[in-house]
Amino acid sequence: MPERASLPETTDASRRLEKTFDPASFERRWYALWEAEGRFQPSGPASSPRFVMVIPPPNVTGRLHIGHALGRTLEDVLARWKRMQGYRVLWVPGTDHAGIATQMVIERKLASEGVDRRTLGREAFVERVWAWKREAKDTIQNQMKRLGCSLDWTRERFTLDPDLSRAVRRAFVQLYGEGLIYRGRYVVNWCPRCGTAVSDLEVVHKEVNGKLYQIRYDVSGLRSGAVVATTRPETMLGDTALAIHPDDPRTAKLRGKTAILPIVGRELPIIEDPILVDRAFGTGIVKVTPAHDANDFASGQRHGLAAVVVIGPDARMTKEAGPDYEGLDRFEARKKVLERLAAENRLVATEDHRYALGHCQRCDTIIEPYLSTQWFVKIKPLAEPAIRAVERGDVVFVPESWAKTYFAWMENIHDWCISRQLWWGHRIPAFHCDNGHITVSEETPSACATCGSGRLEQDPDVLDTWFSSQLWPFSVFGWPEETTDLKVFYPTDVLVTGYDILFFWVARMIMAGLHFTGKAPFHTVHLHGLVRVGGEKMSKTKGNVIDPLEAIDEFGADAVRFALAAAAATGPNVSLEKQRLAGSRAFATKLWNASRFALGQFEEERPAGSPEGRRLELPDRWILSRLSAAAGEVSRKLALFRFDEAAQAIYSFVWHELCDGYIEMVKPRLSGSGGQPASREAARETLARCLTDSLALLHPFMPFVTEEIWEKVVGRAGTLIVSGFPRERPEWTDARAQRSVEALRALVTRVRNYRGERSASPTEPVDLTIDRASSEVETLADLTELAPLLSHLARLSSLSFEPPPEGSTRDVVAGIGVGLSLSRPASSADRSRVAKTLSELDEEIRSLAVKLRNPSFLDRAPAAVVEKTRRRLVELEQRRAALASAGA
RNA sequence: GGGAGGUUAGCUCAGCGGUAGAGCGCCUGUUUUACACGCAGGUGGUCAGAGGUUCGAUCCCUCUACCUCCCACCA
Repeated sequence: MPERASLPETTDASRRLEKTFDPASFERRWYALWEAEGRFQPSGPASSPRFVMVIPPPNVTGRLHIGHALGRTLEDVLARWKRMQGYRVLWVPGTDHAGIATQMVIERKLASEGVDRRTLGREAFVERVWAWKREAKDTIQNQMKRLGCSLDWTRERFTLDPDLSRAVRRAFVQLYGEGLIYRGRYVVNWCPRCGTAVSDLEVVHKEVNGKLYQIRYDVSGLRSGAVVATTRPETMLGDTALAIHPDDPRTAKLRGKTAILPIVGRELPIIEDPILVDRAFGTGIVKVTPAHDANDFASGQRHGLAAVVVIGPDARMTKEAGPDYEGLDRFEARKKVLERLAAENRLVATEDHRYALGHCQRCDTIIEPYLSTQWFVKIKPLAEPAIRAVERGDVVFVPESWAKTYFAWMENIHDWCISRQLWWGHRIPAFHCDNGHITVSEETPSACATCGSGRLEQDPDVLDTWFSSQLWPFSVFGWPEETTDLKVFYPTDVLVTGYDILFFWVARMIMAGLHFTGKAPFHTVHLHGLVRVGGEKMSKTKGNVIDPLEAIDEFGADAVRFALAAAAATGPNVSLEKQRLAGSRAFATKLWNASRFALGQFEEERPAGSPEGRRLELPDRWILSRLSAAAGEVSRKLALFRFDEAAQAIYSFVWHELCDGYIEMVKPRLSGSGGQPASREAARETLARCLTDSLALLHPFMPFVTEEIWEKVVGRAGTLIVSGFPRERPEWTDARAQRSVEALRALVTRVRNYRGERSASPTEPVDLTIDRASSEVETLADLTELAPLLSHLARLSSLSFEPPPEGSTRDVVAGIGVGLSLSRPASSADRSRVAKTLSELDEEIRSLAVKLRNPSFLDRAPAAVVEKTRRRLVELEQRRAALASAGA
């Protein structure tokens, strides 16, 4: 820790703080200063440990929401905490091009201008997106700056930057060469509105109320025909078989026969497929539509069935569906097919059926299983090492329970469809020649690698956004080049993100990191919850959206950060309400006012904040002991990612111990009237130390206000960010001072609530006696020393150390027998309050006595517990006796 | 259909084998010269229900009820 006393003053700032706390008046100034002085860049000797994080790059779709603010706050708390501890901290900023999401935003914008992207053309459209991106990036950057994020802006990256695009091509080419990327015709998830394939993860399953239709197909030589069940009758136009289970006696008579597809008239073989057919479901007969159902497609492959595409990429029926249906929307076609079936008396039954239907994550359109040629990543070989890395503990999840979710997904992972029929994104580095060959290459080839043809066209598709995101922890450092940054800063340390992108991003980064660099991209993943307001998801329709910038304007960035950190418990929800923000602002105000008070004491001469070597009094020793404990607590909790508990620890130290306790105790000493100059100096030094250490402990959470106050207290502008982080100090730990001062505080509280019990005003004189015989020698000695302070805080009219006089209210407080009295007799109301306390005591005494009479308890409970129970019983009995003697 | 998590003070949430906690709210008092975004005191909980393990359970186990979320190709 730097020696504050020896620091030269670099500014001539006034030592006063404005009377009103106005965060807006200094926040931007401090950010600009930190940035100008390069505080966000890694610095310090190369030998110091480093701490590296990459930001989860926000989408350039618009602006950040409060959930981003949560994640970035937690990261910044870590970054600032580590930086103050002397780490070389690097936190890399950047944004994600977010292919499908951003393209949608621009399409919507164009639509509002009455323009379709197709009329604009690919090149012009992409240019429009770039223009949007530049604006969105600035907005996002500003938001993070307002929040105070100590990101190294000199290293800002974007997933479509040339070097990151290069990394994408390298990754693709390498995987292709390894046989881990393949191209093929399969049934994929297709969004008819977006006009692209999407991955399994981008399909959101929702329960819908639908119908299950039973349709009778004619079967040659079988009068009864075959009844099949389907939720999607329109797809029957593309049926190319019926399937039965080989072991199902109900359908055995269909074996080897041929069915006739209603409406169309096509002959359908009846196949036996134990994988496709579940004997327990429906009629045991399944219509097989290889072009419009992934399972049917697989079955079709097994049995060599044709795939007839009857629904096109726009979700309208194709020519194959027949002239009656061609051009109809899939749902209109369904209606029409049902009418026709009903007319032909083939619709055997229609029943309500609830089932899960896939919807597009982006636009909520019902996803269509669609047969098309796409690119895929063969994922199992990548998943296996990633599973092992977590099993081995090379990557740790916090909270650890997420590992289970991770394993469950990874162990059942399916190949990843990575091609998207979009315009915004990384073009797939595959080139088709006019002979139908494919050349995969990082650079645009001049000739086909197979036939040498010079007529090549690049594949029109782009890659799934997450294909580039998965490379982020190393592509930002220049991979595949072996850059210095890559060597120095990779692998990173901690990744902080919401659990909602565990599969989309975190799992894929682990896979990619291991595969391409041989190292896990980080050793710890902290998954935080999602922000809820009043237990509800934020949504514009509910009107409970908290916009981070608005919140910062209203409460100050520090309050927003503190509230977020304090709310970040371990659960899946982070509950945030306006009142919490207000509470955090109140805390910042409290700190501000306490600092104003302290600075008022420092006017003539700035204390060095070095209480060491002074003759410290009990309250000084108490608060330093508490300060040390708080410092230890904050670091311990941060190390566990318990931001809420760390925030709580510093909050309660500053507010309830430093402000409510210590400052009130030392006011008389500081005012000059109440003490010797040496005593005053001890108090000033202690107060200065508590204040500066509190500022430092709080800085990761509230960087702006702490820096603002620090400048006034310490006299150096903008240096708190790089000052030391307070440590636990065993030499300050003082159990005796803690015991004695806490006894003092308990006595003060007892006197105050005695006034309440007796309906006395806060100024009504109270006499307090402390029974010498009741107390430990040490505490008694300390209380004797603290007597003037006790009288002052409790506003006693007299304090004496003797047995309580007749007629006083007796009690035992912190093990000390006391007598309390007012100059007037107790009323009956007063007495009934005592009676209530007595009956509560009796209750507890009885239960403890029962416990202590139980031989099993005495036998089996640990001796310490038994002893503790005994002591507790004695205490209660003393207290009861004391109260009863007065109540009588 | 699998899996995970939850049910603790009026609200939002911590705690998790040995006397129930915080913030906010509420009540009472209070312009004590840092702060009314304050100070002081107080009210408020059969820790979802039922069993079990234990000397002892809010905390561990089982079941039940209700709620959340994730995963899933049952036509």
